[in-house]
Formats: sequence, structure tokens, C-alpha cells
Amino acid sequence: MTSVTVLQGPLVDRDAWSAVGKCPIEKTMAVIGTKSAMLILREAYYGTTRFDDFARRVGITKAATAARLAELVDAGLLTRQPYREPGQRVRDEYVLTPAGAELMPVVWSMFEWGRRHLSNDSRLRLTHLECGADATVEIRCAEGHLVPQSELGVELTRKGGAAPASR
Amino acid sequence: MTSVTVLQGPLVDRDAWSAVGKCPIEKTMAVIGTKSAMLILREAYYGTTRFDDFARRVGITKAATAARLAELVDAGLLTRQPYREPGQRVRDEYVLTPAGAELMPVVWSMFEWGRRHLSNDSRLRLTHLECGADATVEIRCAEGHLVPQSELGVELTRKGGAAPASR
DNA sequence: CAGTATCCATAAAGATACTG
DNA sequence: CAGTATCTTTATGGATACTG
Repeated sequence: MTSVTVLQGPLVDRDAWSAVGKCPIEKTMAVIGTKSAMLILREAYYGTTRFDDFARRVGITKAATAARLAELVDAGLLTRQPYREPGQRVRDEYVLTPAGAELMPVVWSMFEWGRRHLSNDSRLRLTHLECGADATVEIRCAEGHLVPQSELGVELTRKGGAAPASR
Repeated sequence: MTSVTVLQGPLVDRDAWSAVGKCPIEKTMAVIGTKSAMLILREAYYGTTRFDDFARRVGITKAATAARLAELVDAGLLTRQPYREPGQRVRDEYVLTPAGAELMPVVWSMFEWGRRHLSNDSRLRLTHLECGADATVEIRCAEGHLVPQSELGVELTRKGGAAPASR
């Protein structure tokens, strides 16, 4: 049987989200939830910083590039840094902020999943440059255990013992 | 030997993607790149399996729910499993396949990032149910090292010593 | 090189009503 | 409960032309 049921216990009062407001996943998707935003982020991880390079390598129009870059700057994932090529006017390049860099696990876990499930070629590898070993995105707890899906829980703690008020 | 294009710091022969075809990230985004698809996946991780529950908890219309569920089933992330409530006709419920469960790092790393950067409340925690410790999504190599962004490389190996043909 | 401005096509999703 | 059927709005993004 190929089906898997996850989260037997992780419970969570599912209708408590309304009290929490939009969940973090939803908020994150509002920032990087478009194809072009994700690919621009990928490019930034590859070291791309210039407008035209983003447009060409991602394969989108300049209009889309401008829109997406502006949103990512607004969201604090990229910042504009002035630079000047000799003989040229001052321009901006787009460099990752720490917050932007912290999204790497999102993009690389997509990379890994896509490579494993959607690609027939396995010529691409993530590696740890220091030791040369393969790198992977994984879920691990503070005790150092690798956490399989079935053992992953989500807790919704109520602030300082306030009344639950759940219906 | 298998020739390799590494991203130093991050970097790759950026125009080598054309030889590879669409990158795995792009392909993955084609499957789960919409807001509703991602949230439906989140719901599946919480244990939701029924049509109406998906629609209500994700907060989207039934039309969107039907479209997204069908796509996720097509893509092999969910399967339909017949079930029957006493006195009712047979219906299908949507359960995660192993491939669907393997996307957890994508969703949970969004969760973590959103909670850290976009939420003011920190009432939500990922935990390892077996030991109770906090769980996080991280990038680690086969040697067990935690891999910071600066030490993460992507290799593009060419198949079996064929001519590189790189321009 | 780094954009802006228009116009147009498609995709995603809400609202609402109806069905077995 | 589990959908289908319309209709409409908004988001996304392509094509193309123009600008400093």
C-alpha cells in the first residue's frame, strides 16, 4: 500500500487557527508564493545580483522581474546596493539579506524533492563544500534525532495560561 | 571522470541549465506553486482527509478545492481512498502518498521562516513527539555537519565522461 | 544595463447556485 | 458530505516598444 497517514497525535485544535490569524505558511506564501519569486530567490542563491541576469536566467520578462524584485525588497529578502561600473552611472544590485538567506531550506528542499520525484537525470547534487559530502535538507530535533514525519508534532500553546476559549 | 561544475560560494555555470532543462525547483513549483496547493498540503499533514474539511480549513471555495485536490492526486502526492460512513454512499478521502509526505521539509521550513520573520506570536512550535524537543528544518551533510549557506554547493555532473561541450 | 509603459493571455480563486 | 457549474475579479506574466 502506498499511502501514508501522518500526524496521528500532532493534534492541534484545527479551528484554533482563526484565533491565531493567518498561519505562517500562508504569510510566507504571500511573499514567495509565485513561480518567479521562487526562481529569483534560487538565482540569488547562485550568486546572481543584477537585474538583467535575473531576467535572463529565470526566463521571465523585465516587467515581471521588476515587479518581483520590488516585492522581495519590500519583504526584506533582498536589499538594493549601489554599485558603479567604470564609465557608467550608479545602479543598484540586489543582494540577499539574512532573512532572505534563511529561506534556503525552502528552496533547496524543493530542489531535492523535484530531483527525486520529477527528474529523470540525477546529475545535480547539493554538497557541503568543506568536506565534499552530499548535503540534504532534513528535520531534526534539538536532541539531535532525525525526525520522521510520523513523529513530528505541531503545538499551539496559549499565551500565559489564559482561558482557552475554544468552542 | 565525471566533470563537475561547482558553485563556489554559490555559483554554477549558469547557462548550463539550458542543457539540463527546467530545474527541479521549477518543476516542483509547477506542482505545489499555488497558495491553495501549499495550504492543502499543510492540511494533509495535520491529518485532514475529507473534501469539506480541506475547503473549510484552508478557507477556499469548493471549486478551488476540487481543482487543487485533483492536481495533487495527478501529481502523485495524494491518493483517493474509498471509505463509507454508515448509511452513506461510498466516497473518497484524500491521503498522503510517500511522495507527498516527503514534501514536508518544504512546508515546515516555510512555517519556520514565517513564524520567525512574519509573526509576532511565537505560540507555535514544531516538536519531536518522541522526546518533546523542538524540531527544526536544517541543511546537513552526510558527514553530519550543519551546512551554512556559504558552504553549500550545487554540482552539475555530466553523464559518464561525455564531452563537456561547455561554451 | 536597468528599467518603465502598454496591451494582452492565462491562471488562480472568490461568490453563488445547484446536485446526488 | 462531496462535489459540479457559472460568472467575475485579481494575479501572474508574456510580448513589445521606449528611455536614460
